[in-house]
Amino acid sequence: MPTTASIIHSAEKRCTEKGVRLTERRSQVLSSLIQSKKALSAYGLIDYCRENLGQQLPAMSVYRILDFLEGENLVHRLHLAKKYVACAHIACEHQHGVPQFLICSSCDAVEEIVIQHSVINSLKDSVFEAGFHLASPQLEFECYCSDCVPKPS
Amino acid sequence: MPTTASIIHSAEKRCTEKGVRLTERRSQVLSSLIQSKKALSAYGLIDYCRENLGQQLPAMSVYRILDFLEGENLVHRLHLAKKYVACAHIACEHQHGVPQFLICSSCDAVEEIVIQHSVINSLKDSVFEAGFHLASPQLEFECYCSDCVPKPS
DNA sequence: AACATTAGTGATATGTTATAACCATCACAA
DNA sequence: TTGTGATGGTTATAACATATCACTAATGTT
Repeated sequence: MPTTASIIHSAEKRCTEKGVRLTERRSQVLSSLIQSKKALSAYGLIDYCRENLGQQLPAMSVYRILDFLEGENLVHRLHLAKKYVACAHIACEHQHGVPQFLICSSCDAVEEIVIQHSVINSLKDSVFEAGFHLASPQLEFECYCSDCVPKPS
Repeated sequence: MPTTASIIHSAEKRCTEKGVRLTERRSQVLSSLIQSKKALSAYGLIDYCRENLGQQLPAMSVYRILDFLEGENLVHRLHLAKKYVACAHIACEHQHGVPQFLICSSCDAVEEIVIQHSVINSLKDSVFEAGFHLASPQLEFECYCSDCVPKPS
């Protein structure tokens, strides 16, 4: 389990190699998302930074920074939950396959799972037959976690 | 291809049988969603009703009515697209299996497809192994439609 | 070093989606 | 007919997100 600092270090390295900058602000935002250990909304992230870094970040900046970090594959944006999570593989050298996200509709818990390639491929085929293409191999599923009882009828 | 009127008639029948009321307002909203022939956001629906029925509906009412219609399975709420579509099977006597929705991230086109049971079941298994349960068998996938070129790198 | 160029950030305003709270009214049953 | 619950109107506000413009910091020339 790498430390936040080491993850940030990896992120910096990756950015430098790509010729983009992981600025102070961006680093703060990414650190916060890593340390929070869970998905945060943009405004939740602002609160987290204020409480833990004493940094009052404008919403605009946070959204811009999240865009940047997402573009660099350092964070994932969960559209369904309207939250953002730090990529779990920043410090890994090798790609670990594409993650899928399970999001509890009740408590917003987020779980990152890997689904068999064959299943994903069948899915892709169905989508392709309809003349569509998956926008991203990163899928999101609305779920209930074990703590939040299955949907009442 | 049934007419809007006949679909509304079916909907009324179904509501009556269940002892709930498809009121004037609810009927207007449902008709609009059927006639628009595509997914609309709540506010888009308000605009549609104003332009086509001369009815200025408060946002609050539309959301309430959409909740009702969704509860009666007369409309589907597309969480990813933040839009609502009329159920394509209101006038059908038999259930046609659970629909999945493909939503173009670029132009918001919505396509309703059926995915093989075996694929869905494999998916469910993966989710179950992670200790989660799919909130709904109705899945939504972010896609690009054939008109909107696949994501530029 | 001086300058231009671009990337990054701040500040302000606004847009979009959704819910809360409260009240008026209508339909229906007792 | 009177009460009760369902329905819908009104207003306010929350939560999430983007547009625009201006200022500043970093970078690369010459």
